[in-house]
Amino acid sequence: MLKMRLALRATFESKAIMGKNLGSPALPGIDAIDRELIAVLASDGRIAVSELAKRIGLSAPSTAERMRRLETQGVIRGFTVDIDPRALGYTLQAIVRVQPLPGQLHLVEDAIRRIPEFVECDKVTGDDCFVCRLYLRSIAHLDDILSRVTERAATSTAIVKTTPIERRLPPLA
Amino acid sequence: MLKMRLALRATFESKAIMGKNLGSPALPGIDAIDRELIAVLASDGRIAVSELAKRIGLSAPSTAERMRRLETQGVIRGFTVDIDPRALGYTLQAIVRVQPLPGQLHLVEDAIRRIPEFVECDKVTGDDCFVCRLYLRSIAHLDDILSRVTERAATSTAIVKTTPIERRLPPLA
DNA sequence: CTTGAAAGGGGGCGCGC
DNA sequence: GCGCGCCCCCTTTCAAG
Repeated sequence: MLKMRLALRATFESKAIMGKNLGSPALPGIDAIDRELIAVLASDGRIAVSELAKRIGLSAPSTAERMRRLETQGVIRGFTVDIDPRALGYTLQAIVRVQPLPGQLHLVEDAIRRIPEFVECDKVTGDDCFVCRLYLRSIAHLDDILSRVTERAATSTAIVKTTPIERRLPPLA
Repeated sequence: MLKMRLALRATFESKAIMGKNLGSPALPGIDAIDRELIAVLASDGRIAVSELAKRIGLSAPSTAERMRRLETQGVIRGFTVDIDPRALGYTLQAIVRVQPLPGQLHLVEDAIRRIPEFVECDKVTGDDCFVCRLYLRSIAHLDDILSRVTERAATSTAIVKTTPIERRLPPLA
């Protein structure tokens, strides 16, 4: 078993050497076992440590210590539940790009933060200063929420029809 | 304790009646206690059932049964871990809007699904058919990934500078 | 990193209320 | 919906290799 682990680790590291160099492969201190651990936790965040240990081929104490280390390092920021927004009455999702009017940037950002229907917001380069995701109950609800920012910003709204990719982990290699 | 619960529930329900009617408030079968339970699990997805029970003022068996019911109903879709992408070497995030060329829509969607750096993707109304989030190691990496879709689609890219709102729950009321 | 043992706590189940 | 008792498993900590 020990041999298998070492072989697997070697495989992972050698992959990082292959291909184009497109930037730092991963933070030092995150090894192949850590990445396996993260992948398992991503698919089942409530898995028991003992079960997790079996999946990644380690003992339970070592697994628990790795989890603690990843949490204190800030690699693991927390654990959460994935909720279907429709179950909460949010039958509509919109992606809204927000361009604050001159001098209104900070006020717009504060307003967005305070409106809980904005469930995601990134400040980006380019003309569209903010790109946001909204959870909404209806078109009327969308109109109501947007009216709170249109005094200070131009918005352009796209209604979500389907979601081909739900938030997922990037490659861990 | 029972009285307190009932009072709290009354508070929640009355809130739903106030204000404009902007659509269905929530799926039937999701009550105020369920919403509290969801809020706690959202902030700590690995909390012990016994501890969760204390927080929402129920007994452990009742709490466990609610969790099971919410999972089988599909309200709770799963549990996961929140990982800092920088810890995995992804020091760059981009929001990319993708407009497939005529006749290329399905091929573009398939291509996006297969590229794991696309960690989020929504198909939306309007000219920008897809709005996607990418995790990247460098600008060179961004260029490399985008070159895989630019044969079949026009793209417009915005680099994420900051994230004012990390994915959060909408109002549960 | 491993195994093994011991102590404490939590989870699941079934009961009666 | 609650509380109780039961049993098992899990977690944690320690030792020693």
